[in-house]
Amino acid sequence: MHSGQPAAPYPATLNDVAKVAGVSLATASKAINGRGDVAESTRKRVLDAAERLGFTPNQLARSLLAGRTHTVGLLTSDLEGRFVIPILMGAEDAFGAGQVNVFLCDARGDNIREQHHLKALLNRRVDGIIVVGRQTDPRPSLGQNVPVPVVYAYAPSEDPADLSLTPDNEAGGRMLVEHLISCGRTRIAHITGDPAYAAAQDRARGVHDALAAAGLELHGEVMFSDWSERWGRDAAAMLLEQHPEVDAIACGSDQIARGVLDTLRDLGRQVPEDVAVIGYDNWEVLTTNARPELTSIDANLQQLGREAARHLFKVMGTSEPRPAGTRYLPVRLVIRGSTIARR
Amino acid sequence: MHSGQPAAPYPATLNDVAKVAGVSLATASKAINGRGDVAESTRKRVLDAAERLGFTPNQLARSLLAGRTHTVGLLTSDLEGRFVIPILMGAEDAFGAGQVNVFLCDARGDNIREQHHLKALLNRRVDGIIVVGRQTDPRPSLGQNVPVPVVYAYAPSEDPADLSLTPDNEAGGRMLVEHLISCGRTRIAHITGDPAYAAAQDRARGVHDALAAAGLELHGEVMFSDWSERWGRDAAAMLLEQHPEVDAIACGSDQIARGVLDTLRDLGRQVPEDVAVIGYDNWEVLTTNARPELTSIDANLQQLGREAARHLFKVMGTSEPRPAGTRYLPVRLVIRGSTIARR
DNA sequence: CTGTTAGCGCCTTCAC
DNA sequence: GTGAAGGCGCTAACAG
Repeated sequence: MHSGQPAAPYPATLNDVAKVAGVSLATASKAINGRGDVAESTRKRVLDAAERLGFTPNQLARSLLAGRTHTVGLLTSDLEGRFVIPILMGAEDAFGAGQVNVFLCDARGDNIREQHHLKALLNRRVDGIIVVGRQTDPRPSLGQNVPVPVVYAYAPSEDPADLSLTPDNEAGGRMLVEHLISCGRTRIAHITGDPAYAAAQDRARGVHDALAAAGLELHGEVMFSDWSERWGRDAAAMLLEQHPEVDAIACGSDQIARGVLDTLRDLGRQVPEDVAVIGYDNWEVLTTNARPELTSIDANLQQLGREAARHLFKVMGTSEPRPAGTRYLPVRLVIRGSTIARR
Repeated sequence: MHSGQPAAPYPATLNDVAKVAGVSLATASKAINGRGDVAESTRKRVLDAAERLGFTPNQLARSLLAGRTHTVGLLTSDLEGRFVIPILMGAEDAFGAGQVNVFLCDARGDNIREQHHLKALLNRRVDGIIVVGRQTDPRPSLGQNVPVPVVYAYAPSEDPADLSLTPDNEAGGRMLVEHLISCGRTRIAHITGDPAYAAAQDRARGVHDALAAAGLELHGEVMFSDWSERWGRDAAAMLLEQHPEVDAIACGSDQIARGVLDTLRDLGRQVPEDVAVIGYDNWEVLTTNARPELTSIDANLQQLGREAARHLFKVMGTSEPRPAGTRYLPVRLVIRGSTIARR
């Protein structure tokens, strides 16, 4: 099946508008952009003509002239990663409000492809770039001679001369324990994911610090393996065998926490009465469907994306010195039934 | 903390290169683009100069001249939707290979915002647009006087003059049942999501058709409610009370299936021995961590995104009549332990 | 108030 | 083989 006609061509140019309105190009431009002094009557004539011809200014031409495109590149290492999407949303949202459009580039974890995309973005004269990584481990910098400002989101740059925004995982780890303590728990264990991830290490450090601050000790060692539900199930079984006394389990992710909940249920332990469980990431699909619903830490990723966009927006086009260094953004506790029983 | 210097300026123009190489602008252009007849010696001189100056052609200028930007818009109704992301990935991937860059626009379900973004994309002179919806229900067309080709992905356009690509949910529904039958099951029930979704209705129709074709009948009515794990748990409990004889449950989503699995486990029914369970969407986080792992239907969304990109690519810039109508893309069965016991 | 002129950076005829 | 000139669509000085 075929539709008869190919789409209409792109609409008229400013020249056409000027001719129809019977004025010069420059006057038409001024009239449309509300600039300069133009008689009200001629302005109306121009606007009418533009309306009639369906005129829309060609941004390419504008950008070429102005040297600014109101365009940014979003260079991600991996779109699959669950953490990238909210950041993307936040950034797109913040930019959209400022009439800035976003080029999306997915390097899929490949360095060559990243370089390739970077070049393409620069050839298109983007005004700035956000680099979004999939882990919080520091990543190589794009370098200091990129001709536009760059902000690193989630995965910070290894180079302190760059500006990076990343969630404060250590604070998140502390928050896990502080909340459990405030729920009256004292015999706390920690099951988390892949020890090769900075996120796992940082959260574990936070857990230790908060325990130490309260004069407590972790029950058992930190249990590292991977970020899966399956590991959560297995780890919980091992833990309860060796440390049946635990009254709270701080998990490194919501997936792990889901597995932990399953095992506790299998073993007949009541949550939260016998054992409180807390997850991390606040992945709603997992947390709100768990039995009971899962308390968790939210990294405010959408907010992080928005912040990154705002920072970029502020320095784009200016030549002032740019802020540098890694900023650790606050995370947030979301309390549900797995730590505090519903009445 | 501040980094000392603002980034380097954008690199040299072709003019600079020409000057350094001691040739005219035109010659430099030819040399760099491998066009026209240029002496080997001068070509080398030009390329050296370009290299030295870090010259990269300004795509804006090129696009302005050529009337084509090698740029497309990806207009999504909702980035949160889990189905949009794989499509996005597929499209970005396919375009990336063709040197086309993607503008990402999220209308967040708002019509006004969609119009706004559409206008912005056209002002930037994109060569084409992909509209990605979050449900398979038909959506309003952007209209026939958009000056560039448009392809609708996932959510088809209401207007048959548009080209739409959407997964074949009816075939998916049939596939659910056919697989269960091939596993020797005959007493089949169907628990699915929100009846307001075309996806729920289409899959249910497929389920009915396949049962009828095999001379079987559904056990109980189709159970509609919402797409949650919680509903899966509740529905399964109701179902087993009224129809304890069922030996297979076809679910409308993986979330629902997860809930069903939970209830079966609570009631002491063995999966797949007593009751086989099959999900829909093949959301790996859910399917591969289920106990047992969940058989499911995969809609090949990444492939769908790639197809959409390819179609657009083919007609972009040409004026030939464009294909129209809604195409239903094949889905795929992924077998795991919830329908066939592991040996 | 309005129109003319000069580009933004690049590519493509056309003469030489 | 090379260069000069025109123009893609628009805006920012300037004159008139």
